[in-house]
Amino acid sequence: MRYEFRTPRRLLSSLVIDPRTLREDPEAVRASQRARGEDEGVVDKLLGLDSRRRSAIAAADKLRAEQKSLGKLIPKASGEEKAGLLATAKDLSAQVKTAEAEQNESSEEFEQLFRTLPNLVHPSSPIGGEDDFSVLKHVGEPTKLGFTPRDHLELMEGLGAVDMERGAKVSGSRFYFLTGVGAQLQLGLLNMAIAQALENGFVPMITPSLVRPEIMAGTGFLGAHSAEVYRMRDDDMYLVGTSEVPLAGYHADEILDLNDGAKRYAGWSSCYRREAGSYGKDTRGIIRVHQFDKVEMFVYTRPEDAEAEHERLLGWEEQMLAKIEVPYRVIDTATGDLGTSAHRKFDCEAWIPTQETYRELTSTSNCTTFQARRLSVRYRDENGKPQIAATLNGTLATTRWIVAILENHQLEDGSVRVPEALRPFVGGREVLTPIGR
RNA sequence: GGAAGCGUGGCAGAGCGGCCGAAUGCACUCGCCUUGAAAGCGAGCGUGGGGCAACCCACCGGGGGUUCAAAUCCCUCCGCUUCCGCCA
Repeated sequence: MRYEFRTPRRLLSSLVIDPRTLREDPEAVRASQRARGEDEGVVDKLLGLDSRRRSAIAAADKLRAEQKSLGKLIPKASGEEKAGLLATAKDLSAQVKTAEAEQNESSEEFEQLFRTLPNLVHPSSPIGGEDDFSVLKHVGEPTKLGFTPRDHLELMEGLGAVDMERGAKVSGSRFYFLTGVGAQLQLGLLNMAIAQALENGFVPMITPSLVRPEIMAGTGFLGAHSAEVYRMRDDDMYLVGTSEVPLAGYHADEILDLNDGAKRYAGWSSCYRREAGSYGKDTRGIIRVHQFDKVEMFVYTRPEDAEAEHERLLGWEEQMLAKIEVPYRVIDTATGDLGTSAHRKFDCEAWIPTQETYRELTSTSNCTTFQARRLSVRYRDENGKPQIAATLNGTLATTRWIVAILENHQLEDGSVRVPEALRPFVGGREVLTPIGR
């Protein structure tokens, strides 16, 4: 199949499904906007634009129908009759042109504003900002080391696992080289994630890191957080911040067969983030960097199954966290801290001894139909009718996990015990010891 | 980077200004036939939007243009294929 994704018209028509819920239940959209701390005035504005758009389409349809039936008469007519018909047809043609211009303009205006609308929030999501999350549970007790812990950077440097200076020399701040056992640790961790994903029925994928603008926009990353994204100006492409993006685009503009259950993918990719606006935050080590690697779970499913799938994704993340034996808590992210595309989001945060706090290791979002609608991903229901699918994603492992592993399993002499489950993936090593010893 | 060609429904593949939302084959669904199946026969079978409905409108890679009228002609962008060059 020849495939060209750039199909604004189709995208537009797929968007038209959501306006229906907007019309039928504007109050729900207003409430969600309020919960997110977003402008709820857009709802009325959208309704106005929508009705203008709809009447413009109706008017154009009517004129086009007239034009069509008149056009059928022309080849049969002759002489004076034909001349007359041609004259009317010409006049009608001009009218159609005007009507179509109005249709396009009003549709575009509507679509543009509509695209800025974030996903509806889940009714149980706690209302508020970044700090207003609710803690769903704690697993394990904060690690008690009995000596003054070294932070992950100190540990890594001791182990010869990282080279920050040369990272900065080659690429600038927030770049690094994983060296020796650091590289080994990362590969082992990600391989362990892939192994688990395979066990759980996921299809492993290695995805493109550069994507087209439509794909980036379709996943919701060009909205409020577009400053976070690297853009290739000369080629009009974007570096992805997660394989969620190419995996969401993977089935763009397709009608999926979900009769045998959800489609589950585990994407392995490097992730790129500008970290604009985080100056001075987490400047030490590899907690917040411009490039890291990640294995991400991504699921296409029916909207009615999405919430249950979200729980499953959280379960798989916890299964993975158990393997590295670190204490963590699970939080339900507050409405103001959800991404544009998320309906609900759970984060797992691991205890970091030197920071004496929990830091995010995984994040799973239920995007419901938000991304699928923008990317036109559908499935057939029992009646064979295409419906918009739901998408979800969740982290299985990232470079940052190394921080939690090292800090929680460090020994007094700066060596680090390797969690048992990870050992087969790092050449059977049980303890990592500082170099030069 | 240069040259040529191509892009039509789930797939294959006709159509190359009006009778085309689009022949035909395969696949698929339903029915008949059969002890069952295959074969055969009959019917159906793209997507989006509007309407209670009959039905109407849009879509032949995207966008624009010519024309009363475009899958069909022109421009442009994207993608694919082949050849040459270049780099691995």
